Amino acid sequence: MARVAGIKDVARQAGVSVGTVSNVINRPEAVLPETRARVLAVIEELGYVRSESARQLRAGRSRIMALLVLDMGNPFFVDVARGAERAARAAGLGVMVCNSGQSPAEEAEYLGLFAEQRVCGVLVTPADATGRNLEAFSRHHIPFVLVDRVPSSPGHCAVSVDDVRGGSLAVSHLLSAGHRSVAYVSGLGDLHQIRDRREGALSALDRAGLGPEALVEIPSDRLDVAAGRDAGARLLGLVPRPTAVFCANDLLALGVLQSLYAAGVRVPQDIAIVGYDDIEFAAAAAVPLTSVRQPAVVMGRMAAELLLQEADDEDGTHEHRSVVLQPELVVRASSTTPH
Amino acid sequence: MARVAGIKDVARQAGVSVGTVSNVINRPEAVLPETRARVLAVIEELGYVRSESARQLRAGRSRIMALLVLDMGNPFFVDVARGAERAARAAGLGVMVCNSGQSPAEEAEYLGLFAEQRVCGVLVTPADATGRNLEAFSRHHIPFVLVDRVPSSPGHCAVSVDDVRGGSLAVSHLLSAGHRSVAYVSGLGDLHQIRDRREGALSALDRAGLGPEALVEIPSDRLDVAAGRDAGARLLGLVPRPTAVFCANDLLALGVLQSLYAAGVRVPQDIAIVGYDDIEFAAAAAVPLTSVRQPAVVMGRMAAELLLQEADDEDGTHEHRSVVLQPELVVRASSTTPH
DNA sequence: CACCGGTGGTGAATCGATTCAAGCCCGGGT
DNA sequence: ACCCGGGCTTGAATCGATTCACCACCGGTG
Repeated sequence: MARVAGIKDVARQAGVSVGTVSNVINRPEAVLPETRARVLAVIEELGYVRSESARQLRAGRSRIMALLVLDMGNPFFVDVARGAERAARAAGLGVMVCNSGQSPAEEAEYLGLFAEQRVCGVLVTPADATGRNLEAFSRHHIPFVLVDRVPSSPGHCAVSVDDVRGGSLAVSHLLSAGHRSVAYVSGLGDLHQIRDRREGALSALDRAGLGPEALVEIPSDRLDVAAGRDAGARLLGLVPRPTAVFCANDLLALGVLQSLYAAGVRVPQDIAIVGYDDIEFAAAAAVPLTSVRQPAVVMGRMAAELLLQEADDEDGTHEHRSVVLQPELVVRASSTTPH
Repeated sequence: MARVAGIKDVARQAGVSVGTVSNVINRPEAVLPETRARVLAVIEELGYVRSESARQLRAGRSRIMALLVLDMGNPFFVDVARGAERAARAAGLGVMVCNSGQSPAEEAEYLGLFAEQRVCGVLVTPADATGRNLEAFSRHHIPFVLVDRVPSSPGHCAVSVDDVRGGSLAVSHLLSAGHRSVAYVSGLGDLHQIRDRREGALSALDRAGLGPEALVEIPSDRLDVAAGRDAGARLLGLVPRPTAVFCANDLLALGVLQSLYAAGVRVPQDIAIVGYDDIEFAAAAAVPLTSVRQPAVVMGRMAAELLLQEADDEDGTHEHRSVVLQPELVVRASSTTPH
């Protein structure tokens, strides 16, 4: 007994040709109702399921869209994925979600996998600031859209949030509360978002008449809660100690908050904190976290839609677009002096 | 110019047959070094990438493992995914992660997709308590492993955590702190985990000489932070008001905590809270959360390994196994009276 | 009656990689 | 001189669905 029924089995059993079975599935209106009913009955009986690989082979590409993010442990990216998945499924596509873990090597590996899979497109938040991975990937002629990143070259679409403005919003807010020295807890400098947020922070300082030395850098190699705890410990050791911290994302901010809390440092009285992303857990933190909100779901959705447009474009008339969304400051207890 | 180079193009360019090219890729040692070098050079030159769909078609199944969870917004499942992905990639497989959102209909749709994709196996946390979806799925002869669920029928492997014991741990802890009435915030009753945790809670009450009426049910249709906030509001309206809450997961607990906090109810003095899962954010909450820790990463890894064993099993000698892991209570401030 | 258009159905070619029986070449054994 | 075996390569068959040129049939028309 054949392990799994194929289209030929259905055709034989129903007394029609394979072409007709294919038509029943893909263009039902082109088949006489009674023939169609007979074929459908056999399909049901045999439990026939068409093989994606066979149709992919024929079509030349798969009906799967890849999403490569830095870290699914970050709820921000979960929201991006949600938005992308919704848009993709509306178009009948599946989404394959992968983590590069900020490692260019893993990113390269996954891009290779995507090329083998002949995915119909890739949504990617690059881990490799040099752009070499994507440069190499482009020879496969698979469309890709940058997520949360401005395009460095015009060869593709991108959806980003204005990170310079986000950094500026955060630091302006702290300055207007009277702080004159701000720590910046960030990842190592090769991520564009991190650099842009710093640039925004510096420009806010500049507008307030302060020089770059007013921004105290506390770099961290990862962007998660544990790294935030480390950063918090280092912050406590600084002399003089800044009175405010701006964190490159909420996970870091939660970690910093935890270690300050454990050391008996009061937030916001002793040190004010502002995070970035406004993940759901920011509001639920020990001290509700002031944060720069990013429209993550919208970003995922728009990225997927841009990708679909590019992928559907037969006649080469596609014009690459770069969408920039605006962030928004959400003020909570972690940065406002209780009155 | 052909849009993308195939094995035939490589063969022609290198002056060998397609079979040889295939050998260079899959059994390099069976090819003369100089031939191999020549072929590899052409592969590099043309940017050839083998087509996964073609090899899948031949092999009959793909090298992708599916993971279907209730909700990736829950960090618990992110950890499960991490564990599974690590094990899968070690075996050279990709993982496709999907959310059923606790909807049996979406679950069915995804299972259908997996069958079309001929995935090599499925890891699933069922959303459909009736088991009908998986029952229907089993006709495709694709192995699957239940995650976070005990097997109802012996036709498959499973990895679960002892939820009865988890519920018992949580409620015993509350009872030993002097509470005599405990609210149980849970999802609607069709999830097995939810039922088992309740059963454990009831058994703990029973051991303390209390009847089931001491457990006040606050059902909720979803299992996220927002649903927790709703549940918190309902909890506040209860007369008499329980002095302790056990939540079926940490997201609910965080939501409950938020709404109690907003209403000025002190935790743990007025109401004690115990959550479930011990996600990373539990420790970072407004009041650090007591929680029942589940070995999520281990569960994902073991599930993937069981699946690989079953999938690799040619000769039908595979024996289905059901692994049960033990949970652990992590006591924090949300349930301990400050002295 | 010959011709025409339209409808419903056929079956072979095709996609790209794998696999395997068969062939070739060369050195060594008899 | 002949045969054997092993190393290396070939080329055709195969997987399953799609696609398309082609055919059979039927009612209507000139």
